[in-house]
Amino acid sequence: MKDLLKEIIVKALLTMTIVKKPEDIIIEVPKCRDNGDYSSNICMQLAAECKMNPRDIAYKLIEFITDDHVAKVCVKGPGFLNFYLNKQFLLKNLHNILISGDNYGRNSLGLGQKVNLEYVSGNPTGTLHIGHARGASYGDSLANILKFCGYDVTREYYINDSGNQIDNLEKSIKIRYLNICGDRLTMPNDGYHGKEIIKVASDIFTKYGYDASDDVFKKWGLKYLLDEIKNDLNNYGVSYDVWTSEKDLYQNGLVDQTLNLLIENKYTYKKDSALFLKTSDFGDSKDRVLVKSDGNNTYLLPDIAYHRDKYNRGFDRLVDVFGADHHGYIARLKASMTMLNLDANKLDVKILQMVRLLQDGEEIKLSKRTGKTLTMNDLVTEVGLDATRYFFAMRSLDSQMDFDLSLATKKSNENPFYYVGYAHARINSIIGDKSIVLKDDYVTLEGEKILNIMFKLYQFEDVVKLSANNMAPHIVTNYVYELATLFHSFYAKEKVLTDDLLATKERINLIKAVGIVIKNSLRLIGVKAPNKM
RNA sequence: GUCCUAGUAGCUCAGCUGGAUAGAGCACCGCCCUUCUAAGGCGGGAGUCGGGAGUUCGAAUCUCUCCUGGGACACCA
Repeated sequence: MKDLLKEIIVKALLTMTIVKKPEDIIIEVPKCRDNGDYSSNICMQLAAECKMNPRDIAYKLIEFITDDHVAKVCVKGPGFLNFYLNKQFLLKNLHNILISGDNYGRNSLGLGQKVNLEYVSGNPTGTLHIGHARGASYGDSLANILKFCGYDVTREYYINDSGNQIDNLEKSIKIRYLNICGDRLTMPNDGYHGKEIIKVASDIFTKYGYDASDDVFKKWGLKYLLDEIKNDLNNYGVSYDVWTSEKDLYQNGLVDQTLNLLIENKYTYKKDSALFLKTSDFGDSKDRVLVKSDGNNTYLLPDIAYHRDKYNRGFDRLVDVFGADHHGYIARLKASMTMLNLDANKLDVKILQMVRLLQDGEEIKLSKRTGKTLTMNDLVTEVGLDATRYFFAMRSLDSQMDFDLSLATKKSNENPFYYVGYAHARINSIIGDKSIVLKDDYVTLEGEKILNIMFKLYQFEDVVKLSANNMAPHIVTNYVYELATLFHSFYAKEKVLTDDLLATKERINLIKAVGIVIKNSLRLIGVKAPNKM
């Protein structure tokens, strides 16, 4: 609708010989519906340009605005144009919702652009924890939203199954194994202390007894931990299209290829017998090491190769979701892409802020080292999948979050998920097994509460688009919460099932539509709308 | 010290592509179940939008600066 209004204004402006593009015009939904369904500030912006009073421009302009969708246009305040939608149009949309069902809100904003979305990508050196859960919620929700908006989305997980931390994993497992065999070795500080490492070691002991050969530790560890990760993600409702292994990048020669390319392009130099990359030429704060003086690669090199590979797979856009502790990484990654003659602007890195864990208001320090963590699975068990997913989705990415365990374990109604879910359950309960009779014209749907609901329902598509453009799933949760509020308020004031058969029929259709939009909204963030509570 | 990110009601947070009287939830104080689910509704109190300056017809929103919290600044990943 916003786009349509923009066109209408552009056309009207033309008759006044003012040339503007649709994207120059701002349409917004006023906070208060007294000021119209939509409004534009265009006249105030034009005031200086035209050397005219904004209200005068506005009054002139509205003479040229005619459109079936718009019931009336008013000039208010210092020169706002306030648009009121035609009620017939909202009723037509209601019909549209009932017909479209699960597809209501789907649109073609993305024009089939190929987007690669990489998220979580936790190392296979331990169990996924609460931070990963936030990343998983975000990535999965964003993928759903982009898909819904007509993007061709590939969900990808990058497995760091090579390098230092994997050698470390191998050592850690071996130590645990030797412990089981009776050896009193202690785990070094930089080893992996998680319970899952002990589990792997004991599995190995069960299978091989005292005779495990040196090559089994890494192999078993990787397999076990990766399976566990996949399983946890699955339980979390998150799936992937592509799993890319770092080891494979080496085996396919992509790492060497990339290294040679960087050398050929003359972006490297030797210093202290290490190979440096001149990332500072392209905005990084200093140059980075690619190959260490001991001959091993740093993490950066295969990661550059990985991103190069993603570019070469023909994506229009790459999105990485990183934890806040990796933000320093963005500059060097983008710089590297530029060196490979790839367009760094296609790469978007979203940073998610830390999740702090609280217990009775006190912060609990988490550490992979000590094995003291709250896993993604623990969360689902304690809080419930839907409530967890909703909880993460409702926060904007760049706000740091506190997760209070004592609160969460109460399955507290402080989680707005219950409020939204309750609206859906209520609707479901009212409708029961009554059938929906589609109709072209509605005659009894009127009154402020009903109009507010119908207008809110209409906004859904714009909301989804806004959420996609900003890569911000929380816009959807905010919206669905507001919709639930309007519904609850309507429910408390007015009845759906009455003796008036016609009104009952029409109101059932109305709340059915509300149910559809709640369900669709929740589905985008990976949450099921409960039919009963 | 440099970079990123945040600072909005007692608490947790929306709002930030500049707009009309700054919003929710929780907490607190009142009402509302003989009526489709009270996990709900209605009303109330509660704010120097961290401080200061600037840009503008108009700033919580943009710019600069300072203060505070979190994170990052490896030949770790």
